[in-house]
Amino acid sequence: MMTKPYGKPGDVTELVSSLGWMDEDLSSQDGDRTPEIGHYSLHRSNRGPLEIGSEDMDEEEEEEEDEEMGLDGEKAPKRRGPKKKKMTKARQERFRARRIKANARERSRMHGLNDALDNLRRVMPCYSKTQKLSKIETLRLARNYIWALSEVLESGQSPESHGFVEMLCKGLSQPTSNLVAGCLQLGPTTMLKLDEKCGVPGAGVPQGHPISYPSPGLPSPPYGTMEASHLLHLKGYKGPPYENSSPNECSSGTPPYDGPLTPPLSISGNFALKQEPSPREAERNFTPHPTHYISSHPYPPTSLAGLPAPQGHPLFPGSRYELPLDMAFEPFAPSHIVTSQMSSIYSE
DNA sequence: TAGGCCATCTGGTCCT
DNA sequence: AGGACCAGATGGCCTA
Repeated sequence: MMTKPYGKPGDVTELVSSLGWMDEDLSSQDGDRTPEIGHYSLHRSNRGPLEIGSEDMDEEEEEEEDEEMGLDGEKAPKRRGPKKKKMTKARQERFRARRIKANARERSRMHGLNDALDNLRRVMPCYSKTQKLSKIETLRLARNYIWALSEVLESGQSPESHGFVEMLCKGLSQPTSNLVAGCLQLGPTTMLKLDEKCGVPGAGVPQGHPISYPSPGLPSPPYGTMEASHLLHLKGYKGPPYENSSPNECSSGTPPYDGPLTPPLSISGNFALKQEPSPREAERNFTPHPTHYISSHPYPPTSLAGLPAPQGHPLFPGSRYELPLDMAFEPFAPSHIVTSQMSSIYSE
């Protein structure tokens, strides 16, 4: 039987009210949300060595009793091993201070992670401040994007093709697929073709977005490890492994799409998106590199400096790229692939 | 109202 | 000892 290790919120509230340090903890928060917790440890006191909840006890006596007696008053076996260190007031305070510091670090760490995700969102083929991709969808789309671009480099497939869009949308939820499709502004022709693949409304097949992957209901596909080698070197590899989803499955419903978010398939345009500080960055007075996006960052990337400028890259025809400086242009495919591909382009 | 997503706290583990 | 990282748990917010 599964048992929850923690008490219910109601229990917590009661207990919190009896403890002073909770309020102190809450007031120490600096996040944009008001953390309402800090009291879980009350219910964890029987899980670990720390007895935070015993703060108000007459420490020594109470601890002895707890060890001797079970919760229901039965005699409990004496605990073996090293005797638990007593939680003196000083120890509790030290622990509390340490915990508060650790919480702050953890918050900051997660903020950093979120900032990185925001940066990732900005270089995705669809970026909207109003309709942000969820974390998981951002990662999925990023993976697909790398994959799709690699495919473009490898096979010369046009990024205008619906195959490219299909690759981008593989494994994404339907709303995200719709978002991507909207961003790429699929024309009616493309949509029709995709409709044929996924089923035309009224044709006795599920109606849905043409490029919806995977199935409705969306248990997330298993995203196991998929190494670049799988992507790029396995001949005949036709996409990431979606064990539980069929690429032909379509789902129904069309989430709202709030207008074009990025230029239609304008990869270079996407690069050129001005990078504004995320709300959190702004909040924390985070200042991105002053030239986060330099106005005319020349192609080629630094790793290819010295090579003659290309006359129209198949992927980025005639563009000058504006890259965030913190995106060391290790482009979107593993560098060795891109480098070799690009070298051949440059040498042409 | 259920479910998805998120931020936060927390304790454990590993590393320096 | 202390920091980084991680996963579990929880509650809030939002949307279908």
